[in-house]
Amino acid sequence: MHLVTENPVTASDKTFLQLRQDIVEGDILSGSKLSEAELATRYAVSRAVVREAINRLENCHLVERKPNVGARVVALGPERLVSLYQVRESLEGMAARLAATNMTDDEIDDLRALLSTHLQTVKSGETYYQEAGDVDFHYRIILGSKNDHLISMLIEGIYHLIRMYRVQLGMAGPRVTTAFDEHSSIARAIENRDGELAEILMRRHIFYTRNNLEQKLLEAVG
Amino acid sequence: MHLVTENPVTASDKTFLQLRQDIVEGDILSGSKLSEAELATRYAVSRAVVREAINRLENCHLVERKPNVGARVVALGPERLVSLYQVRESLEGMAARLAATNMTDDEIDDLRALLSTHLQTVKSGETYYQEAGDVDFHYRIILGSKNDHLISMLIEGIYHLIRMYRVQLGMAGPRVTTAFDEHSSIARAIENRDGELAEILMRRHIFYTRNNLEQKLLEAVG
DNA sequence: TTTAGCTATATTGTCGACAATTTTGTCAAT
DNA sequence: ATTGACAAAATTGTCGACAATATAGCTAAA
Repeated sequence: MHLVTENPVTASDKTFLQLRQDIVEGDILSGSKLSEAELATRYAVSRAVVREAINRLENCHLVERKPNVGARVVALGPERLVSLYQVRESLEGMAARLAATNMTDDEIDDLRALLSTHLQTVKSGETYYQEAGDVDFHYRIILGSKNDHLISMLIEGIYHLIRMYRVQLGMAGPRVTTAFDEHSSIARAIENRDGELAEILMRRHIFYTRNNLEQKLLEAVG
Repeated sequence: MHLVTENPVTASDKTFLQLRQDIVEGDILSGSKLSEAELATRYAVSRAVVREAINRLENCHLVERKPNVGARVVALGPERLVSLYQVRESLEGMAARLAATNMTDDEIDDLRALLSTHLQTVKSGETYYQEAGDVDFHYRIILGSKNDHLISMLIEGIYHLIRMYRVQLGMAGPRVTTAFDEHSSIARAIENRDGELAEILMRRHIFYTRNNLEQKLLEAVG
């Protein structure tokens, strides 16, 4: 598995990563138009590399493109969130099931060690946990599935859109500590090599997250 | 849902579709290198549009690319087949479940009508059924899910790779009539709005297909 | 005032040329 | 004969310019 994020080599790689970050973090507003010329000057590269970056973003479902018209950052909405999380639930549930079989003992140890540090963070009352820590936990399980197609679809595919929802809706609520307990349960199921349970727990966990986000989204609108 | 296949407008669109077909059909051998210059002359376009087409094919997992080195058509193998079909089973099972809820009565009628014509074809002993008919059946259910993310991942994402395995392994065997019965059961479950059963049956159906393909693949190798 | 058509402007799509990198081929030293 | 360095060739990455298309603004007719 060769992820671009690790070491971007070409200018297109770097521009792709920068642009993606700017979209996910909300520096470029969702729904806004992406002018190739403007972005070219912004990132100090030619239009060609901007075009390539935009093409890649289209596959992550972060931008939508119309021929001869241009590209726009995707709009966020409750229905889109639901359809996204339906897919996420299915795929990441599967990842948890496979991880219970395919993760090495060492990887499982690392996972539990990660949760220990999270416990400290949660106890100390920091809300930082959610963004970095949560993503880290989920990534390890996804990678633990050892299924290249699955890994690619999640990490290169929909995960950045998921992050976009979370970042722009300002994740930091009462779910933080609750989510920690759910993570623990999932890790325990994986440790016991109980794939069926791990899948069920993961799906539940994601379902709760979805409800939480959906509520925030509805508040933001109305 | 806006699928490029329907009406390709730009030269990149057309080149993308042609190149994809040539790869899926095996006109360009799996594992072979894709020379941008060669393809540019072959399709009578500039290198820029070839590059864009290759980029898009990378997201379908039909080609693999290394920076400053080039792109190769993916290699087919038993392990890759398994990981691909694990994902397919999960996603299309979900599609069947959602379709049982979201397909309109008219769409379900059309689905059953399609199966009727397939029955005639199977009775008459044609093997044509498998490729076109099977894909048609599955497409309708996928579209019937009404989940844009799911539709995109399957139809724009992995389905062409699936077809590539089937075409290059020469699908046409004893599974043809069996598959028809399985299709009928799935359609009936959807007609009864029984999503849970539809998902189970679809997963089974895909699992059988996988075993069939895997065996063919192992024969082909050893 | 509204609408239709036209013109001007801006944006995207495509191309050929150049730069950067990798691969191939050659030659010399061990 | 094998290995290493270096030079030559081929391939990919990037750029700026031009062509094709869409958008905005204007004029004129109803």
